Amino acid sequence: MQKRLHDIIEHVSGASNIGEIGATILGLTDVLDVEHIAYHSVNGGGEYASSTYKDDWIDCYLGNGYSRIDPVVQAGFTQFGPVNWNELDWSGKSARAFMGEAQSAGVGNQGLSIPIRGPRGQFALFTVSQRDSIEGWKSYTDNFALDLVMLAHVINQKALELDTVQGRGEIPRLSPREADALTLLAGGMNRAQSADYLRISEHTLRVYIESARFKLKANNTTHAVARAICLGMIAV
Amino acid sequence: MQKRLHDIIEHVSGASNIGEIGATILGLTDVLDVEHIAYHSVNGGGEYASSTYKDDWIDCYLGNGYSRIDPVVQAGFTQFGPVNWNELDWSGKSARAFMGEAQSAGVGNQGLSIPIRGPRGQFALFTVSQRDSIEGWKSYTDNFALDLVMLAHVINQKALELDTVQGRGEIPRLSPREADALTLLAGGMNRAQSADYLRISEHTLRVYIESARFKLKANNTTHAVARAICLGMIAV
DNA sequence: TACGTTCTCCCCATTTTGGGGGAGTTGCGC
DNA sequence: GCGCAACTCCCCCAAAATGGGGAGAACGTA
Repeated sequence: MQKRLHDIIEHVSGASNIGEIGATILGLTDVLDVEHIAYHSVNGGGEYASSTYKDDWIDCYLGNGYSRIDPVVQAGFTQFGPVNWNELDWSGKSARAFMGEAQSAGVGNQGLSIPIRGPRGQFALFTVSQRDSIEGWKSYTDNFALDLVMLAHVINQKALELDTVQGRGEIPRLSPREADALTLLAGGMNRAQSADYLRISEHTLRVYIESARFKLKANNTTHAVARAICLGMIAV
Repeated sequence: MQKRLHDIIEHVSGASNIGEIGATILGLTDVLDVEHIAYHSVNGGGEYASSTYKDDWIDCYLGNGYSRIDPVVQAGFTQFGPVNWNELDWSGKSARAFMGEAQSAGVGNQGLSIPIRGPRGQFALFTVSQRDSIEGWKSYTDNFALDLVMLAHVINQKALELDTVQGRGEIPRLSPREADALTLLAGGMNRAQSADYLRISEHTLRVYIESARFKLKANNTTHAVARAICLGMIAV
């Protein structure tokens, strides 16, 4: 697989639009020797998905907001490394029902989902799934987990690149003081405490908060802090 | 390098404490054929660093808060892929002064920094640097960028694993309504609007906000929203 | 040097949050 | 069936944040 993986990476890196990437992803089932592949990215309001699942299932999943109960998504959200489906807790009632529906829709019983995070709160899951035994799947994941991680990384890099090139630029830049102010507020201080901490008057602090709010097109402080965090402008 | 890379990955994966990883990282200069290596992770208050730089330089860097003006850090924060130092904008006065100091401290003039993001707002930079010509460095990065990405990924995964095993677990779980409330507030709505949107009374909404605040040990709404975002509990 | 951005200071009326306390229904797991 | 957690509703008042407007000094860049 090493050789073919390299070809795929070359191919993805050379893509010039998001559609090419999608097509490449869908064509990977042969190369990766799995039944299903899915790549799903959430990027501050924007969303992109491409998978070999049936449309029925996708509609059902989105329509019912299944990402809320999908243990795979939950796990991917909170862990760094790949999520092996059979290592998750499927004991909950809703989780079990969800898995049942997924099986009926043709989703494999075994799967590996790789969480990937980008700047500005971007989050993506690259998933391969298949009908397989626990042992068979274990040997597959043991062998290819690292390759899949790399592939997911490359795909996500290209997808982000094309996304930012095409779209919604205008990233505001906060001044140091503005960032300070939002950072302290995000840390739970109120205005008086923050001003005290920065050794400036509370009024001055307000000016920073207001200008930051303006730059971030935020309605209030909470909104500004949320956006600043998502845009990677302040470290909390 | 492929073979050796594999050995390193094995070695890192088998580490049982953070010190072993640090030692492994420092020992990588030979294998990766570079002068300096640094791994620096920020994880919600916690911080871990390990590098081959001189202590003087590290103290100077931290003491002066250089991460604020360091173009490498800035770039790493906002982009997904590796940051090649010589592709950055060094024209600013402070950036130029910073680079001058770094050079004097023995940091290489060429470098590649790989940003990595984990759950709960974790952010790390894995950097290799060296004194080299632009061409020489280009051929190095062209050849090994992907390997370095993978290595950074593996190191970070193990570091996070050991960190979470040893430390500060107790991850609160928000109820769906609590997450809804914080999500809307993070989106810029006030309590009245959010309650309206969720078709519940404003008072009910307050109950959710307060219980979320309690679970998150947050001082106020802004703090709760910031923490929820960093902990990956709400998607903004 | 001139321009722009950043940093710093201040009042007052209005809106939004926070604190405290109480209570009934529903749904899931054991 | 019991218990627990989540969901829903309500009042009053104190504290905090927001909006609107004005202005001078310091810094770095062009």
